Amino acid sequence: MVPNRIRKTSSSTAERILDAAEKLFAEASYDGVSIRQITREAGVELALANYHFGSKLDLFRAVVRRRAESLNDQRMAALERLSDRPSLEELIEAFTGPFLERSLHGGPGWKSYARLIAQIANSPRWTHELMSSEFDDVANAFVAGVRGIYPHAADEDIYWAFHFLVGAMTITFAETGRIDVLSAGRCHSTDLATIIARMIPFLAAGFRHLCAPDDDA
Amino acid sequence: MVPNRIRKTSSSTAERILDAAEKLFAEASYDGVSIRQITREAGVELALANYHFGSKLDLFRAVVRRRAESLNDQRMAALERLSDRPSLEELIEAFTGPFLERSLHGGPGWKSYARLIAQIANSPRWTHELMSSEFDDVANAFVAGVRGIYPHAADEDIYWAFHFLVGAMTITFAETGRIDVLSAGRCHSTDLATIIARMIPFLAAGFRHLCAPDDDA
DNA sequence: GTCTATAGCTTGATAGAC
DNA sequence: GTCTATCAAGCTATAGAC
Repeated sequence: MVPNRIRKTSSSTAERILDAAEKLFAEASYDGVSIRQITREAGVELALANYHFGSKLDLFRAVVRRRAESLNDQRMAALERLSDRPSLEELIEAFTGPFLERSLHGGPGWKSYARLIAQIANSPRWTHELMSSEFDDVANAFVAGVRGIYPHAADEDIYWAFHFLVGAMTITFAETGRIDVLSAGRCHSTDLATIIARMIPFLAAGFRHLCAPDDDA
Repeated sequence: MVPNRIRKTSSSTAERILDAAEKLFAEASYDGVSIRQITREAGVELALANYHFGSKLDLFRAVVRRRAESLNDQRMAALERLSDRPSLEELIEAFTGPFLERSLHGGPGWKSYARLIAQIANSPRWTHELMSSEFDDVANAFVAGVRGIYPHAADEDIYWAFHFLVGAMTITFAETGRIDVLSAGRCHSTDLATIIARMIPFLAAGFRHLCAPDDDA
């Protein structure tokens, strides 16, 4: 006889709502999706969204927060696992790799999540409420890592280099397909693995040029 | 006696609607703004939005297209004005400078426009319809310039480097204020001039590392 | 925890007078 | 070109039966 908590064959109602909300919010952002669409996509009744999550805004917050903790735990662990004197490439890899890994192999939920984060990272409306509150701890750990490599770099140079990294990373996770069109099909937005293989050296070179007084290190 | 066309003291109704729509769309994106909010902000009657621009979607397209032509004309001219053998820095400056210049000194309309472009560039929903159709010509001219500097670089390397550039540029124009918080007030998202002074060398170093087989050029 | 029913409001769009 | 008035549809949120 199976125990109680795995008697259900599919996921719980709350998880079904989160999954549907995540998918639809990633496609059309907060105001482009109604609770009706979400519950229809989830196959549950309209009232259940409010019962489980309260207001629409609270549901949106819940979607963002659901995956943030486990993702950031892994990123923090990767940053802490680095050697005393890591290379810039290792540092950037630790910061961006776990996100990539999940977008690539974590299933459609993680892919939607990455797209959603890409949009809120470029929207003043959500940056303070959701980006900063959920992702600034890892960001500070990364900045501290850069500081460890370049003890004499100016604060501003490190922060702005980090800002460019976030821009390159988020537009990559957005998978807009623009480069596919621009390159006449030679590049593919969904081919994250080969993109990151170029992104890390590209960004490392930028950090080096901005944060290292000479071109050593 | 003044001629007819400058008899009006303020801008036309259509322009007032475009200005209001641009400002509000930049703050809350397409679905976060109603036609009622736009016409209220513009100080005109609700029905006039539909009279002048048709559907809400057509108004949104009109907002994006209004400034695209003059902006891209200037960017194309800057790219064509370059010498036979421009540096990467000159090339990136020609591509990004006119946008920066208008966001900095073109008035609040251009600032809103830059924020709006930043959001649609990271949204799969609008990329094909609005980004590609309006901005791919300049993008192709820039890519051709990089090709001129690195004749033997792989297509993919150039396109992905360009993709990272667009990500860094758009998140900069978004002015989300995240780095302000992260740096505890040492950096300011609105200080575009000093950001670009760092962005161009940062990106040039990335292009060099990715597109130049050795580290010369 | 789930369902039905509905209140109360806002939305995009238009018809018709001026 | 502008204004008033309005329609049909969709929206969030909740109350109350089961």
